Amino acid sequence: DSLARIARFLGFHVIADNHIGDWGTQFGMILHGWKTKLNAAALEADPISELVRIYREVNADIKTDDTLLETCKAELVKLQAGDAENLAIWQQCIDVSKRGLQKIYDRLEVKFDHWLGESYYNDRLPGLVDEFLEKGIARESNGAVCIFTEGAKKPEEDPFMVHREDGWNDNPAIIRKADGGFLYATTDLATIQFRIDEWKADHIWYVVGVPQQLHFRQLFEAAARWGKTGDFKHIGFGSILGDDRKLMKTRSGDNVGLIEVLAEAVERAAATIAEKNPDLQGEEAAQIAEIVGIGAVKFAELSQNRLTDYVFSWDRMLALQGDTAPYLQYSHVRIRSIFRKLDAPFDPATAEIHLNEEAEIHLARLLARFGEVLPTILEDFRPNLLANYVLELARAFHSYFEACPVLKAEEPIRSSRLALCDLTSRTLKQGLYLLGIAVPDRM
RNA sequence: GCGCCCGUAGCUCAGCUGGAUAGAGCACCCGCCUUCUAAGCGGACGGUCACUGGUUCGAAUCCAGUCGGGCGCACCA
Repeated sequence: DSLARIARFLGFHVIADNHIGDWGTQFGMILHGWKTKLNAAALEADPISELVRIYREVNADIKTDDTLLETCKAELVKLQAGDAENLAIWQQCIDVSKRGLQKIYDRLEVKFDHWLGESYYNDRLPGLVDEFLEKGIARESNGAVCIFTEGAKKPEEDPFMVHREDGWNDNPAIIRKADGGFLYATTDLATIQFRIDEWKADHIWYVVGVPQQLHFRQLFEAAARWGKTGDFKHIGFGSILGDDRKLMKTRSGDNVGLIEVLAEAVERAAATIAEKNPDLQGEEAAQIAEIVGIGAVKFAELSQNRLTDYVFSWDRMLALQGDTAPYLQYSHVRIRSIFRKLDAPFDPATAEIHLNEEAEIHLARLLARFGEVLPTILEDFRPNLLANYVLELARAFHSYFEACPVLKAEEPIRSSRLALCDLTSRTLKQGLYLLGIAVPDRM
């Protein structure tokens, strides 16, 4: 979301598509779980939790029951072939999942232009596989349809080769299973075709976890052989680890949910507001707690290098002091507070600028750098550079603000400082907006 | 086995298309609220940038190797 905001701000025409995984083998497991384990009351009360529960149970059962995986795969094949019962269950799962996801995205103020999941491309898959066969890009192997290496690359650089104990072997991308089912690579190829043909996309950026890197290397090369060209980028990100330093996975493990994290963040923000600014009450206090709490979580994520794995920690996600969103929001609040105390309207455009104190020169220089920071973010897709910049700006502001009184200063210094404050607050607000973080006027 | 990523202060992390005394937050210590909201400010403390070589006028940054950790490697996504 932040990358989309930044790209739009810099003039890209961005189409944000939430490519939900609504068509794979996991639905075989969910269908089986739905038919054998579903608790209707629990589904009514909290649909996503119930779906996750049955999904995890089936995942666990598969480890001890060899036949179960085949049962689940058969459910998927039935679904993909249009079985009415499975399609109806699938549709219910998708509906409740989307509603649940939408609630979270609303709370995070994350917007997509489309939610075309994998299932959207189902009609295109058989023809796509036929085309790959006809053009010789793919061929059959052990009953499956696979894309193999062309042999043009050194094996260690070839995504279709893998080294095992016995040397270099083929590592094909499968686009149709022996049982006729389609896979991730198939839907992703269909998606590329759609985005290029329908949306005229020339850059396609995939924000997907780094463990899927190999998939994207294969995908981009397969697309190129198919004649689909463009600037395709896999923007990988690191994983959240549990206390055992192992990846948190939906399908297993004892995880903390995002909803829970957001609720706790807002609660802690509300408690801090009650303590530090009891004048804020009721609806206003609640709204500010929401902005501060959600901002803290988003900033904790975005201020870190996107490739770094990190161990989940409540204190880290929910900190309200130090290098955090609330610190940045607080800077903005302090400036708004000055302007509220102003007796007459102030037009920064008419102010003469006088920079004398070291702290204000430093602040002014940082403000001037805003425009050059933004393009660097898209060079390597690193919103944390913007996070670093706004932190540096807020620090500079706080130092300046301690050293240089604004309202009590004599003219023309007073107007100069007001103009500097105004520009600082607007730059902070814009920078935080590009990170997807809102700023209150009071807190 | 092979590929990708990582190893920086007690802790959590920035910095990595080479450039000056390696930065921040947290924690700990010392100061600062009769003065624009102390979610703050100033200061102190704290580092053989995993290790060994190489390239270079110059390396945390580039290259090679070693050690340690994470992830991935055909019918999952």
